[in-house]
Amino acid sequence: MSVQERKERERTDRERLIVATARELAEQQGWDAVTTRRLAEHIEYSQPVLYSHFRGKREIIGAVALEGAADMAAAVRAATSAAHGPRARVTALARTYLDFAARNPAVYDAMFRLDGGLAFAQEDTPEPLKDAFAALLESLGEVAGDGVHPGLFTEVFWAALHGLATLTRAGRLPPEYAEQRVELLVDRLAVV
Amino acid sequence: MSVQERKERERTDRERLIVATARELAEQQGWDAVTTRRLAEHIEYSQPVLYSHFRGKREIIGAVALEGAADMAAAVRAATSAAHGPRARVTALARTYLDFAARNPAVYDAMFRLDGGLAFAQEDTPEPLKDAFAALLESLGEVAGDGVHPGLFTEVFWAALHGLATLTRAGRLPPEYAEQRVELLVDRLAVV
DNA sequence: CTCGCTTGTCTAGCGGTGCTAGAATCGAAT
DNA sequence: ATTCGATTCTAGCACCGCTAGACAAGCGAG
Repeated sequence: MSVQERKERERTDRERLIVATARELAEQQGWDAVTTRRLAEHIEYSQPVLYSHFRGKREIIGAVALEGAADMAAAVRAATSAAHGPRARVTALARTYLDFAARNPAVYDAMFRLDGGLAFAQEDTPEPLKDAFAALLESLGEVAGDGVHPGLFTEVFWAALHGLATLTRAGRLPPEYAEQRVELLVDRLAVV
Repeated sequence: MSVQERKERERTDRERLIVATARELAEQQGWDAVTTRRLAEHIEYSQPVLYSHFRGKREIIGAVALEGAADMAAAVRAATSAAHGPRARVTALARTYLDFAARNPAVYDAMFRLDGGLAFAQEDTPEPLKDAFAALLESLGEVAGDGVHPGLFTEVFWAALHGLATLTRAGRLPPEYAEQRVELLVDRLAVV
């Protein structure tokens, strides 16, 4: 059975290579540049090989999104666990979130702007997505305030961060006052 | 000069037809369905005619976005002017904004999600966009609170609304608690 | 009223996209 | 060494945004 195991291993390796290459290519030249032809060329296989791993381009975007969600959750947890006190944790969370979106625009797009064919806010939502939301909830739930459902508060705070991230990157908000916006947001929304 | 005037009038009529058709088609079947071929067929001209009015598809999206910005500004002003008191105005503004995004998803996409080739937050920003922001500022500036720049406050509030609008429509936020989210947002952000 | 010319529109086509059917090749087991 | 199933590739489909060059319509001049 060793032969079969080797083949399976090679397949998962190749799948990882596809996702990593797609992410890299998207980060370097934008998602528009990630065509099935270019992607196939980069991994040194022909196009149809992609379709033996994924149903189509959308699923590849979805795979990048899941990877990104795990990364973001890790980044947020690292930042919040290094901060002392609820207020400091929330500020760190907000800065880290916006920083992640700014540094990984293609991954962020895969997660929230593009259609990766993923289920959200449902029972069959993939684990990494639920966990990323949980990472936000851990720190934001502390400052929801009395009588406010932590989940609802997290949704609102997250939406505000998402709006800042997307509008800033799309050139809709001038970048120079980014820090003041974060401070205002945390000051007003969080109940310390 | 009457002949030339007639031709000019016909041209602007046709341009309006193109924009209106693009908007309609996008609203009915999504922007992916708005191809230059289909659009040309709907207006009963050949494709190249589109390019005698616009540089390309992007500019058509931009034209829809400008039209949408004017519509949104009007909707917001109508709602806020019918409300009494700063707090009521802000609530009405938030509801109207989210309602507009939900009822005109394609137009909202043209304004904020797609690339319409428009300048933002700059001097050469088209008038309708500046005016739409101004419409938000008129009511939001009242509740920015002492020592907080009204423009900055408007940006943050707008970003929060934008985040709620996009995440809700993308299925990232369950729609049933939309009203509670708005109330929480207004409660916390606005200084009455 | 007719002619020439400008102006406007269309047909046809380019290089690209996501995706797939069927041919060709590889490699494991006999 | 040969067979045969699994794997990969070549070639192609229908569609995309966009454009060059052929064609027709309608104007002003004679």
